Amino acid sequence: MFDKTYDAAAIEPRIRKVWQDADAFRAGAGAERDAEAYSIVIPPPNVTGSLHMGHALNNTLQDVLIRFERMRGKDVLWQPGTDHAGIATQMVVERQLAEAGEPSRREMGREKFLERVWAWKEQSGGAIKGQLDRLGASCDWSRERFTMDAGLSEAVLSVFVRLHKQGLIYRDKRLVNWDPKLLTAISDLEVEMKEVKGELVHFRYPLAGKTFDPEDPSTFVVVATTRPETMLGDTGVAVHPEDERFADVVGTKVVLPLFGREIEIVADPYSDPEKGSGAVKITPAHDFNDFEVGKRHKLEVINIFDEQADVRLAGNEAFLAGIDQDAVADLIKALEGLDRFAARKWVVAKMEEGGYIEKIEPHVHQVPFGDRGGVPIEPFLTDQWYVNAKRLAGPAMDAVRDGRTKFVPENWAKTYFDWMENIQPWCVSRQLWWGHQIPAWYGPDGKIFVERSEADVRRTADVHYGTSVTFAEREEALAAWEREDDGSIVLYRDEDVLDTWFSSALWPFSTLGWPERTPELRKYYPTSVLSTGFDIIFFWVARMMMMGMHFLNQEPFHTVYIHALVRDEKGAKMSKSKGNVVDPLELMDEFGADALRFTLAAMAAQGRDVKIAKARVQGYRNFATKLWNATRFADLNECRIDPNFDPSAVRATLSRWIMTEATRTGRQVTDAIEAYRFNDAAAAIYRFTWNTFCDWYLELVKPVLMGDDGAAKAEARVTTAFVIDEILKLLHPFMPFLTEELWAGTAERAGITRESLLVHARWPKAGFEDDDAAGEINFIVDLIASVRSVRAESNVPASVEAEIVVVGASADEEAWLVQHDAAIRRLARASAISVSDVAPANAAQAVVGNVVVCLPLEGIVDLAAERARLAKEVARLEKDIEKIDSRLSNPKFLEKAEAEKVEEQREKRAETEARLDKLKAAIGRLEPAA
RNA sequence: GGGCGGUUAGCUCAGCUGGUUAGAGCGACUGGUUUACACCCAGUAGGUCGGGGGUUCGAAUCCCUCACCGCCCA
Repeated sequence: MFDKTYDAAAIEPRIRKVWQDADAFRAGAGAERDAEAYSIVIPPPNVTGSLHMGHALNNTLQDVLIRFERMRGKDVLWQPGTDHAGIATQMVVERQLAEAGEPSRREMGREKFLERVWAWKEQSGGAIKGQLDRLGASCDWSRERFTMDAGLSEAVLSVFVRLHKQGLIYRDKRLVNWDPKLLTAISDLEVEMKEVKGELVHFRYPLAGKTFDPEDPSTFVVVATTRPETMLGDTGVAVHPEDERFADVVGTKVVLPLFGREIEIVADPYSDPEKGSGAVKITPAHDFNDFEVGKRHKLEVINIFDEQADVRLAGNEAFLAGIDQDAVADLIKALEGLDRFAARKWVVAKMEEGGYIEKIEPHVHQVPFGDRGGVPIEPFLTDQWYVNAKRLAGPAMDAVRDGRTKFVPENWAKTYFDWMENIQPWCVSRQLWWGHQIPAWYGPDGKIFVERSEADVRRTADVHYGTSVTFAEREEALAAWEREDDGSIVLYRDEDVLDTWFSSALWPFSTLGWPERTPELRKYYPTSVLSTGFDIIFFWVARMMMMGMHFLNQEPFHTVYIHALVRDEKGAKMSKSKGNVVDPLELMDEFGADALRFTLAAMAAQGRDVKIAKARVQGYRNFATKLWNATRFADLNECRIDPNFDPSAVRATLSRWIMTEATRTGRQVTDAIEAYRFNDAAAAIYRFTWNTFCDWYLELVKPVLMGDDGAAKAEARVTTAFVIDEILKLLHPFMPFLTEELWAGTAERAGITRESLLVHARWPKAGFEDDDAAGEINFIVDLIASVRSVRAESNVPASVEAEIVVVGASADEEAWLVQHDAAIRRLARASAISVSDVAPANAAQAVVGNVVVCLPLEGIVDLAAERARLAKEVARLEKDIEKIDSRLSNPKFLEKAEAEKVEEQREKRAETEARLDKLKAAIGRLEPAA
């Protein structure tokens, strides 16, 4: 027996266990023999992360695809796993250490610290898996991977070494985006530009050889800056080559106030004559643009900061060169160790004192922030490892250009190309400990060995040095080099790790066992679809494309489905700081996983953001209950599945109609999922289940089920059970728990054993269809709907059972009325239904197709309301006819429109006119208004 | 500054390649306890499809333009 309501909280865990015990999600489970492969790799969530709405959406859609294809008999793999999220995870553990008052990362050392991170990973790493499980994600958990697994780490080593040998990975000294809080380089993509209210400070730089006079502009050049403190590292002033105002001074020098360095005025097009004074200070060590200008003019590079972006001038050779050291002793004393912002204040104050500031304007500008550390990044000159992304991008772009990989929606391809065409070298080294340590070893002569292991390094290094090398930690090795111990050569390994996205880029093949040639790799690569958010196209999709093309010479997926961004009810991006985060776990608690999934799928229209509203989730929870109750009702009426049911043998029109509708719905759902139109698929199954099956079919079939025609009853029962089965299948990808439960429940009640769980049941194939059945049922449905509407609008009390007189019925229609007499009486609240040639007087009337339905309720029906209602419809129809006539009387329309469109209009006019005539006659039959 | 997207019922959204009476859910209003379901049933109201211009026999749909909103990139 079915309980009175569907209890998601109780049933979901049970179903989850059923799937688990059946090993239902294992790669290839439930597939047909020699089935085509269908695979998706999950976008790996952070190992210590927890499920947010974006995950919920993305994984619901993937699960819909996966369950759909699995039911279609394909050999399906949904490959799950997590990534190690280098910076984020390391930060979490460091914060924990700080909060617990334990030794810091550096105090405890690399090995100890990594033990702690692994411990944290073990402890919290399962959370997201459990949450995906909760959502019903049918991943093959037996194949779960982690980016720092042995196998995947092997892939990383292999890729790094091979790219290095191919010259596509190299070490370079360039300005990088440096995070002074996390003390690591980050890639361009990890930098977030934020609008900041700051100041534009206009400095006066005195011209060399002139006596500075704040009142005399000919004695100085004005430069504007948002970063006054960097003047300590200025090595030039740039003006535009065609800017005549500065033609005289190009090639001469200015003297930096406060410490007296002389720097040259150079002509460079970087300087924008429209902006500020037209002259711009150049600090090559602390600005990307300035660095380029400096290179062009061979300007010095003076770094004034340490890695924490605190001022370091004492002992700073580059800074001290060329200036009077005694004169700056006080300056150094005052500034040494100040952070960027304190130094800025100090410099501005001192410059002000000397009259070197022309003005200070409030200024809103874009400042680069590290997306993890949350502090402004500092361009910093360091040695880092780079991937030559430009070379790898070529084949990756070709794959999309040639259509071997398609973006859905396709306009995202443009975003992909825009970025790929302007791609910059990818900085892959990170000054972190948590991640894949870079397989590079340094020797005392500056030689760098890039190999997969110490053993491999030893082989080449021994030859290189002509002696047997040893390995040590960096400090030790450096000390050994210092000592210049004779004969023994000590190497140390690069301490840095790789960007997490480096390992993620290998995900579509590293998870399948690459670099081994595994059967899984052969079968499931290239994967079918990659589903992700647009914000990750650069970070991940593009890089997977590059690596996949380079190492397997085959694009990693045929389709990239870009889903929408999930926003809150008001359309704001969810963020913890705004406090508008909607927690999918809470929604699942309240409404069930199925309801959440259905909501997300129903709202996932392409090219739009998803705004999640609780009322929607609640509505779809109600939908789940609706189906539950419909099934329960069928059960109460002994509708039992018959495994030998033959749809083509069904005789009753009602049965033929509902099965036709089921077939059509199946086709709609199938087409929609194939086209990634999840909202359309969800809407189709929703509409069929609720509006067609529950509201009409079940109501119409009730008299049959409760009647005493045994044969008809038997057929209605088995048909009803069959259609419910079809609904369960079509709905399963969206609401897997509820449907699996009902699949089992209905089988049990029928005393049959299912061939398989629903998760492995075969997707409905195009089946029974009968166009003629629709005509009959639609007539009955229209008739009932009209009677209901007339009754309500004419203020017929609900308790009154009205007689129905149908005027102008054809022989067929008359037969239909008899056939469905019980249903009509029930649903239209009629006492009797008769057919007549003459309409009764003063009846409420409605036009249904070719017939007029009359409710002779003299004394009960409100004639005035009745007249008004009919008049309103007359007016509407007259307007329609007017519109059609204006088309049909337009010679251009007749001439240019397709013949069938014209014919369509003619038919419509005839229909409308016939209806109008009947309505007018109906009004005529009412007593004239008093 | 460059690019992308949005603006349709009170709210949240559909409406694909131009011809529909412009739809759904929620909300509102009216009525309902008829033997699955009040997480329900029946019915009703509510839209100059952001403004303007154009293409077309015909535009919510295609083009231009303006306004506002959002995102990405400089």
